[in-house]
Amino acid sequence: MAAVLNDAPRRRRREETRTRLMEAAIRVFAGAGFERATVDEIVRQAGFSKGAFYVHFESKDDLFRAMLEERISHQLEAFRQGVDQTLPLTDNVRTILSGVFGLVRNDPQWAPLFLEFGAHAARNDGVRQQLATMYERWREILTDILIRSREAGRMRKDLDITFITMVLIAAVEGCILQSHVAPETVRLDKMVEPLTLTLAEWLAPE
Amino acid sequence: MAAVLNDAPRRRRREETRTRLMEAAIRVFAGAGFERATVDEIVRQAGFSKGAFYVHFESKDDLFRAMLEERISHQLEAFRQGVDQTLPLTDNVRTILSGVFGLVRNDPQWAPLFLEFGAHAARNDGVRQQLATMYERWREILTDILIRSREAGRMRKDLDITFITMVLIAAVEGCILQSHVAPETVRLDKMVEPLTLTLAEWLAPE
DNA sequence: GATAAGATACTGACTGGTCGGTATGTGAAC
DNA sequence: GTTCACATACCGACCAGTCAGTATCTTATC
Repeated sequence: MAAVLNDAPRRRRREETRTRLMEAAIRVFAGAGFERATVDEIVRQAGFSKGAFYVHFESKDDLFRAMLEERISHQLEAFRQGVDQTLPLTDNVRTILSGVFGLVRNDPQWAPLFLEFGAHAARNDGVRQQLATMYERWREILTDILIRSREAGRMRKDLDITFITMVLIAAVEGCILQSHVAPETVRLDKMVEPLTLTLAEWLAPE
Repeated sequence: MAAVLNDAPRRRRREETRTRLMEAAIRVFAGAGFERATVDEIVRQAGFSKGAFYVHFESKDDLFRAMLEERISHQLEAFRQGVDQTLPLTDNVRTILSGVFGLVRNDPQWAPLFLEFGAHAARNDGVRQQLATMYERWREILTDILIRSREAGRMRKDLDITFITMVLIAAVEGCILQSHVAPETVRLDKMVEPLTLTLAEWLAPE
């Protein structure tokens, strides 16, 4: 008996703790990488004890999976945001590019974390599949835009849309990578406009 | 006294041991990542003892640096190989692409290792600079080809060569990344020709 | 509205195992 | 008999995960 009827405050507290642990984890993982990140440091930064951690996560691996999922959905949201099918292709591309690049520039943890995810994908098939699905979603969003643009006669008809989406995503990711390795040489904020124009030129009907 | 006048055989033996340790290290690092890769496993795969390792490398970090250096020069070699300034731009691009993609496809350790390097670059400024220098060299090679092509009147004159090299490298790296995460969806061997043709079309004089 | 009973959220000391690095030994080449 | 190249045994630090204990809430009973 003694059924707990009102556990809303408890739930809120739980949620809050979990969130704080996750936020700390993202910082620590981004700064130290998966292996060097210690549970002790995460709970220290979150202001909790080790016991609290194991109330909310089964293991360090479990935390990693949760983090990956959260980050991917966050990422997809940013990708989708601002896409407006009634606008011309070029506008949508520009919005997506500045959205994604802006996210990377405003969040110093973005690049280290995704490199960590990538490195893990090489060893963990679950992680690899999650990332593959993320790319799949990206391509779907872009494919939608391109198909509509082609149907509206605003795009060349002799191009392979699958190929275009691959190359576009590849270019975006590659730019992010280079800007992370050589931030003085490759400035993301200066890339949005040239990339947009180049793509527009490439896709424009003759 | 007792000066060793003929230490050539010793040297050879030393070199061989070091090489075998490096080769084993590359395997282990690619398979497990820097932190999870243990010195014990490396020497086991190389067929030596831990003592041998510390004769040739100061520390695990030292080994990592040596490996990075070796891989980068190896990588640059592959990039440079086959470039022939007397041939048209398109041929050179095709050669470079199939060279780099071929390297990645034939060496399963390539992608995991470079993702590992990338993840480390986020935390270690020395590693970051080494990778930045590598990108710099790549760009130099491409810039050379493009300038000659432009001077020969075989390329549009209104394009920013720096931008082109960045995007080209970004696209290549991005394709490699995607093919690693989703090998069924993105096939590198099918990308060489479309990429070459797209670039040729982009750069061709009106 | 006081109190007992029990659930929940969290604490923090402890352990078992792992692993980088070292100290010392050994056999071969010269 | 000295030096070089490597082998072996060991140490100490670190860290993921455990678990018995505590503080704080909610509900039930009077």
